[in-house]
Amino acid sequence: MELTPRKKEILKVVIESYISTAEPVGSKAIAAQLTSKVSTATIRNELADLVEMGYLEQPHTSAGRVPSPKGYRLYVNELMEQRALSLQETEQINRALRMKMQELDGVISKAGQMAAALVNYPAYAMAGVKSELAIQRFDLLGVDATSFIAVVMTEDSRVSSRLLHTELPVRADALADLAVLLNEQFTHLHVSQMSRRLMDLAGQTAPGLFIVLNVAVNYAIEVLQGSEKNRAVTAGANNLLKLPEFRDADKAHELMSFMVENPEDLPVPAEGAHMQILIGPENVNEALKDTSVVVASYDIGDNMRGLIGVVGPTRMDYATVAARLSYFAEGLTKMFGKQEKEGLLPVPKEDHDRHE
Amino acid sequence: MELTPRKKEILKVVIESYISTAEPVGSKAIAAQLTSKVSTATIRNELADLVEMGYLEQPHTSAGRVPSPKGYRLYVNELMEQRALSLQETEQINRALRMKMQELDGVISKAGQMAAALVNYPAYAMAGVKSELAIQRFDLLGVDATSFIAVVMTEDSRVSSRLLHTELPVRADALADLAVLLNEQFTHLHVSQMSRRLMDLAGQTAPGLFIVLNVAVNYAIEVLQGSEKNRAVTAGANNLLKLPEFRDADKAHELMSFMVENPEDLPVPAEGAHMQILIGPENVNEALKDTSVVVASYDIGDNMRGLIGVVGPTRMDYATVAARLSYFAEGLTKMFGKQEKEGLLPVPKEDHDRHE
DNA sequence: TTTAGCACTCCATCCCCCGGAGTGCTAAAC
DNA sequence: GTTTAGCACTCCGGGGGATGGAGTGCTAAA
Repeated sequence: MELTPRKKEILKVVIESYISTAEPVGSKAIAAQLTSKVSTATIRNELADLVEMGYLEQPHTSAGRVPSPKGYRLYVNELMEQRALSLQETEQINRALRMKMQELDGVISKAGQMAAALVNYPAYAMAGVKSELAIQRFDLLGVDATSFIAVVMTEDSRVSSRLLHTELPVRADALADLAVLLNEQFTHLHVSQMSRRLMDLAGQTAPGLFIVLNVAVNYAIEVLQGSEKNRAVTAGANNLLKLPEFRDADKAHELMSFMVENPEDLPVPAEGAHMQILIGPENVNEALKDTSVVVASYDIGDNMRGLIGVVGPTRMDYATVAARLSYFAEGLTKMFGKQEKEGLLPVPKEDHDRHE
Repeated sequence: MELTPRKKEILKVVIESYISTAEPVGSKAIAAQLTSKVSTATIRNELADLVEMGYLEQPHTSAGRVPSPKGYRLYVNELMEQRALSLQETEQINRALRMKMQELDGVISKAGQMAAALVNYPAYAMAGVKSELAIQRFDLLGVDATSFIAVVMTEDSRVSSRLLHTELPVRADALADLAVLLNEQFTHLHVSQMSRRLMDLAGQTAPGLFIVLNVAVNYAIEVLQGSEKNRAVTAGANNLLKLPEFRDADKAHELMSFMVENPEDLPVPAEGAHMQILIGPENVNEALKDTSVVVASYDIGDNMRGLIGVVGPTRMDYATVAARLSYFAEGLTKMFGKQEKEGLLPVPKEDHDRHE
């Protein structure tokens, strides 16, 4: 059977009506919204066809029609009109983007919160490292005889620091020597290589100094590891409870717990895709089988990409969510790009000592 | 009327039964659990008295009894037995305490998550600064001609750092001079004083250097401000949905949204109190009027105290929650104390240059 | 003061009924 | 061949009783 333009129009009306009301849509309601004047009987014939073709479903014989995942997919691919954002919407997002960013972890969770606030659905955010990170630069700042601040910069130009402590007093010049050693021997290495090199140096270094080396390198390892996991968060899960499909506490609890406890298992867009929409059973993950996900990615410097996603019922307002999320993601990319241009993020590697 | 020992015993049985089942408790069920053998009729008489005295309530004439807030209060104050933690429980908490702490913000949100996991109720955590913080020490590390890393240590000995950027190239020795200036002029000041001093210096400093000063001081201000707000988080809100009193999505949504959006408005224990229990209407906040809160505090260094709380229905399992939370809070105090002793947190102020 | 006995109350549940929204089908009209 | 009016049919949802069980309050006796 063929999908005539009228069938498409009817499908579109059904979907958009169902998106806004969550109630099955009947022939009468469709007739009222259709451009051409046709009788409800005609529409009923078309509806029967659409059900047969798999684009719509019928909860029971005497109810209206509800879109199927296949119907939503067609809608998203062909029928959905690009939603232009209103001035208020762009302004709201721009305002959100002007947030201060303390560090990357902060950005991730803030981005998640903002995305949730933007669309009134639960949202998630994560940062993906494209390849394994390494340390780019070390500094050691003496505080007192047995304390110093370790500052490390990772290859994505993020800076971390912590106050560390040694058992034995260390002189300032020794600390400076150690910093040189660290920059010579421990930059641009993977975690495993760093551990190995540390072991190698254990015998060759004065014990008092080796302790310092040890805590500093372990701190660096911690930074590297910390920057790879725990980088996914869920925000705005409470938005679920406003949706009629989640009035059932068990259902809401199930999805909410999954999202909060396993944010790292939420969908990631295919490499290269800026935005991806996954509808119902298109989700691999069992817990998301009857929800839809809209997920967008943005660039953070050369080596990383960030990701924000929205989880909602299959009848989610794809047009609005997609428009807002994509604008938001673009804004984030620009924000990071700007910093990059300003020198806030990547730094030419040639600019300071290192060896290997 | 007097509160005889038998009345107290009955009250205790009612409360403990209601805590575990959330169902009104009848005279027959009470008789089965009472130590002395009395008839249900006698118990009914006693129950009528307890209702009259305000310790119990009756949903309707022919239902069992339900504890009132006054009843819970008496229970918590007098009747509740100290709950000894099992080996598994202490082990679980100890394991949780062995978490790595990256920075304070991380600790707060982790503590909240752990508390929630420990008690299966929503939990919140915050850190309170006892007095206004200031910067204790600055360092500037040149990266390339127009980039440098600013490292600041606040008076509570936390270290923050960020890569910053200037318009004009700055020489390394100039950067060192600026660091001295910052340590002389901008340490141990409140935010407002820092801004004022920055303004004062605007005319007296070479423009190229002032830009550096400006971004560095503004970064410090951001750190100070960031460390005071956004320091409260809610975790495990999804636990609400498992409770029969929150099967109603609207009710759950209301409380959950409040907790997630305004964690800073959640109860803080009185100064000096290590643990506090607030039952139903004892909560000042309207949103918590028919929930109970158990909140414990722990010490972070000299100048700060942390705080973890649990929100649940008034029939929450006070004994278990209080025992676990207090053990957890003690563990956190010890953890910070240990670091302190090890020199990881506070540092004698005399140990490096400063004036003012 | 305690207890047995008993009538009473009230909720929860089931069931049935019924109206309304919506359908599918048929037959006529275009 | 397509569209439309008409009509019988289906099914959900909500409003009313019935019903039974858990629990009470009260009375009168122990």
